[in-house]
Amino acid sequence: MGDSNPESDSQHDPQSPTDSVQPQMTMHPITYSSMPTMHMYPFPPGMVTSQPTRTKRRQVKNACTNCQKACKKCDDARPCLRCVKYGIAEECIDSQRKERQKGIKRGPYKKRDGKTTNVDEQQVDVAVQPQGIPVPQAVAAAVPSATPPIPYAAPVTYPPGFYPQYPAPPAAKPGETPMYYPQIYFAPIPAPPPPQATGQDGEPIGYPPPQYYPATFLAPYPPQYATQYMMPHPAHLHAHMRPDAQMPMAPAHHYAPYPQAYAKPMPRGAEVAAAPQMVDARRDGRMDHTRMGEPIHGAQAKA
DNA sequence: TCAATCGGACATTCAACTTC
DNA sequence: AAGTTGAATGTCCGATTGAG
Ligand SMILES: [Zn+2]
Ligand SMILES: [Zn+2]
Repeated sequence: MGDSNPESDSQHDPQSPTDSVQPQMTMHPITYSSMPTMHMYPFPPGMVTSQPTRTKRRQVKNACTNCQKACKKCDDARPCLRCVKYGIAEECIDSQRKERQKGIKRGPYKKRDGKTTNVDEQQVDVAVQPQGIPVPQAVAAAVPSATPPIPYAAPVTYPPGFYPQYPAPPAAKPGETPMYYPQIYFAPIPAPPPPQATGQDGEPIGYPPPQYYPATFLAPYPPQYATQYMMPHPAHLHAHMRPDAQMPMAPAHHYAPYPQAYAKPMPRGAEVAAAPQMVDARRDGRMDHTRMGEPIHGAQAKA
């Protein structure tokens, strides 16, 4: 769509000379691919390469279970912004990734020049094993036990109750931007944040403006819940609206249990199917609460 | 009007495969 | 062994729906 933002792509631009392009410390909020549809180019049309500059959508490596269920944007912090917003920070847990199946035969690849290395034309039909793990017959039969059908390996999880507040900022791997880390909130900047576009959830397209200190300083929450999102900057305590239109955290001094955390009554049990009690099977069964279960919608292979 | 739902586009991961 | 390919798997945009 009209999601063309000059900055947004620069961080992941395959063309850029350095893979680890940094967002330059220009306090620009991170821009995501989606901007309100605006028909404008960052540069005069003449300077733009013919193809419509389509920014690349960025995604977190691992969405929390709540965002995952709601199919909404998550972030790297835990609890994530969205969970905090909905007052379900306690429920903000990294989802578990399913282990990829092994032993799937793939057939010859086609090379760039077009021809495919035709090893042999035999179809690789897939036999579903008792465990429900599809294993190509070729493999199942031919390979004695080289690749034992690997059932979903036990997920590696954090110790119960342990979710590092902020894992050390990833060393800006290519394609990843280490910009959401709390340090940046430690120093409120004088200038008001640039107007932020908001996502459909009212989530800032960028990240929380620096008026918000890391709650680590301010909130009496147990450390595992204290985050930069949870408490407004003192200067804004009186205000009821965050500048980014986010719901303010309840003025309460405790992290109110989920429903009460809403500034106004959430009629239909918040979007977050997240309400722990409400974790229900989606009718299409695309989420089942645990990553090891059914694929969420969209997980199905594309044609 | 605004939040919840969800189809499907898009991004990422990583084992199979190919080439050197 | 290193590089490439491409399907599996995951994220989340944005249209739609429906409650208040
Ligand atoms: Zn989240
Ligand atoms: Zn979360």
